[in-house]
Amino acid sequence: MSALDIASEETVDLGEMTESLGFMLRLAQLRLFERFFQGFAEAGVRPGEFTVLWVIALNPGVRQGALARVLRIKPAHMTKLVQRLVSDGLVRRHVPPRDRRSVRLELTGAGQGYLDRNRATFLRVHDAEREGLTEAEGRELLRLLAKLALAGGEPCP
Amino acid sequence: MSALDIASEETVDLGEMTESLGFMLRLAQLRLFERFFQGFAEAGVRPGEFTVLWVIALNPGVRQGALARVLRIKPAHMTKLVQRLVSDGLVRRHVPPRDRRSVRLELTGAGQGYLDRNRATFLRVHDAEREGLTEAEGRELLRLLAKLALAGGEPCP
DNA sequence: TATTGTTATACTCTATAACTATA
DNA sequence: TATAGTTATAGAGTATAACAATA
Repeated sequence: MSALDIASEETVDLGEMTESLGFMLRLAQLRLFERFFQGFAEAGVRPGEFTVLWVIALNPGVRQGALARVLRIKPAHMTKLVQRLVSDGLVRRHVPPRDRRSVRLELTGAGQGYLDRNRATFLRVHDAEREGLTEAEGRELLRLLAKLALAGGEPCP
Repeated sequence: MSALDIASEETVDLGEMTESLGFMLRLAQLRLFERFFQGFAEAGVRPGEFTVLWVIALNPGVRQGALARVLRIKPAHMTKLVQRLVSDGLVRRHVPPRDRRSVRLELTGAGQGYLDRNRATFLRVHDAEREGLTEAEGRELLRLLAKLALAGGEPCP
């Protein structure tokens, strides 16, 4: 089989699919995940987990439901995610007497230490995400994604 | 509890997370999935399945492995995905005598009919994806996503 | 009655390794 | 030996409904 045959066989026409935002968004996300895991491989943490730790650190005592809503994580999933972080000793749950249905979250000392140790990694990944784009392009991409994500109002009011 | 209390409790600071391409990409993708499922709810098909049907239609006789590579779907997952499409009667598998290890795919009559019936839906979703963006912004977003997805060479050469 | 979070279930997508059959 | 695809298994993420506790 000649190289030409191989090339013609392996060339796949995607047609208008290359103009599908959904499709291209998926390809871009797969690429970013590769870069995330390169950076966080040694830290043993997933994107969702790191984001949750980050936001709890910025909002100590945040209500679990509010966290789920703003991060677009389903409550049932958030329960399991938080359980994992609690059993890892990174997060502490607190039920306030004022409303004993709710659960408030804060970092433990270990969680704060973990975040401090990995803050530099996060910022490095932050830069690596933009690999192949100019700084202006990175800013514009971010602006367009935000506009798209927030268009037509919040999905979870 | 006053409205002020509620507001201050429910307002969550995301900090630099809003400048994370990975995070904003996820939010944008969730939004696009909502729109996809609004459009395709009645067709009973998933994004991955529709993309595979679309690309097989454009490349009749495409090798299953080549399809998996270009769509960034793992071979093990592609096997199951194709099995589903075959059992739905939309896709036909063909093992060529020249290389009996490989599997080539093409649409059945039903698959072609399905695609024809839903082509308009796809193009409608295509437009809905861009809701909230101007036409120029849609084009620019697509360009930046492609640049990001393809930067640093193909991940699966 | 409504809200907060939990449990249980199921399905998709992903990841990995071991396996077959062919080359 | 290498390649194409399959099977099996595991885990993350998502979706849904039913549920308990509380308001």
